[in-house]
Amino acid sequence: MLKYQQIANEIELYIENQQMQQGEKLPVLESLIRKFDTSKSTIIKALDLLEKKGLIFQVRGSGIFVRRKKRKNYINLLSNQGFQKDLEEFNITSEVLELDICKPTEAVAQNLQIDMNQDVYYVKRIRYIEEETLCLEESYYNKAIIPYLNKEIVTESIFQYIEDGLGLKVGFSDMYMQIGKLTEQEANYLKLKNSEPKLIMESIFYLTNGTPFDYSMVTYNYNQSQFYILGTGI
Amino acid sequence: MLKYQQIANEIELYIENQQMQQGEKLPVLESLIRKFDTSKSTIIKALDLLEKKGLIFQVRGSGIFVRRKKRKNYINLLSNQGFQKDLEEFNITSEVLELDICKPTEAVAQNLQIDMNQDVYYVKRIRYIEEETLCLEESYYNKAIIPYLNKEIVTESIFQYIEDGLGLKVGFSDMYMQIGKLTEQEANYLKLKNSEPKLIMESIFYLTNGTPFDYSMVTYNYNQSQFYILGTGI
DNA sequence: CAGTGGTCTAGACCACACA
DNA sequence: GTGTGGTCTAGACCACTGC
Repeated sequence: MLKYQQIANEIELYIENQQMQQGEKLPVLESLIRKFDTSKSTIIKALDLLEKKGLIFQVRGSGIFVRRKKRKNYINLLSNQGFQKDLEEFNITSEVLELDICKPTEAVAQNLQIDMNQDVYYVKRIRYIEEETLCLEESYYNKAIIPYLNKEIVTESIFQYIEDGLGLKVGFSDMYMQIGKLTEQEANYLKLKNSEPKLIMESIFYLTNGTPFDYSMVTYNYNQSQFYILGTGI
Repeated sequence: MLKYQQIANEIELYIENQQMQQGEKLPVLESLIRKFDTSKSTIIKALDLLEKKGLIFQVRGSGIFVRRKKRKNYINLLSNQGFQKDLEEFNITSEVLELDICKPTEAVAQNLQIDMNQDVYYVKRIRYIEEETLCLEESYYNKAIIPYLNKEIVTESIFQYIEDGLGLKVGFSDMYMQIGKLTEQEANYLKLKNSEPKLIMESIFYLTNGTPFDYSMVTYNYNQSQFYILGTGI
């Protein structure tokens, strides 16, 4: 592991262990440099990482302060880990409705940047939180990149398999959201009523080298879906 | 302006002018270093900025590539600029329904980290896009920080006034989203029907020094609201 | 004006991609 | 193996905050 990641982890642990609250000040740069026996740039890089994660904010001329989100049980829209981590206190399960190899539609082919005669995996799942429906998910995976999936993998965390099992690295993602009304079919799956509210999230996930491998459409149950974003200013 | 910001801007312009597409490769680091007559670290810092904005992605051992979102007319959830910039092709207007100085409720006081006897500005607006209702917004501003607002300021961009008029710097934000059904009153404001879908976005905006100055609740018209996030991996 | 964080540099060395 | 991006360092100098 890189030095600045290591340092970032240690500082994160420190904040956690000291139970530091929003606005509390961390040790000054100079003392962090001595403590971790490293250069200024490396410490700053570690702090930038924590700032990006929304754990601290840095104020020039003043200090480094803890930032602490207060609400629990919200899903982080910026995390590439899915919501497993945000909802780890809850029992999240998946019911696999379909798992097929097929040819992509034009929209899917375009989003995955492949030809329409290349194979894709199609996965349809319902995800539950504590026995309640959380969302209906339809995903397409580029089979040239994800050569094999089975029901077991797909019932557990697909992304974990991709990273740990296949040794691929997830890089970035494009996400598009909109609000609408459930169709009758969607309502059935989610055990809700026709034309009740829904949130649709379309995502395209890319490997670190920029290749898209997953295109997903997720329809959330409006009763269960709360999201947060820790903005850092652009 | 800082050198690395300047360089980032120039590279951004270059991408724009060359009409570079997703996946196209930028000049290699070495040539950027020579072109901008600067050090490696400074170029990398500029590129990191562009990566954070979702404009490029960097692949170690391979190159620097353009990333280009394809969909227009979606609102960027990570921008601190509001949606003026994303929807600049459209005519966005505001109707001010209320503008008062009052005492905060407990929830407002807590989010703004002030006492309940301190004054806040309360602003209620409807925002329109091309004559259609876009959202209903209720905002509270800490009067100790924003000492004066009038109808004219509030009809235009409040954030622009805060930055340019007052010389304050917006730092970061906490945002919370959920989906629900419109109340009758909300439906009237948005010219929709009772119990149709809504997206509620609660935001707390902080200055760079960590002081919260704005707490807002925005209810979006589900017909008009599309959002995007360019994730960069955390 | 002291304290603190940020920028910028030059260069050594490292890690990954791709042919 | 070559090309390319990334990490890390030591240090000079800069810019903002708050007493």
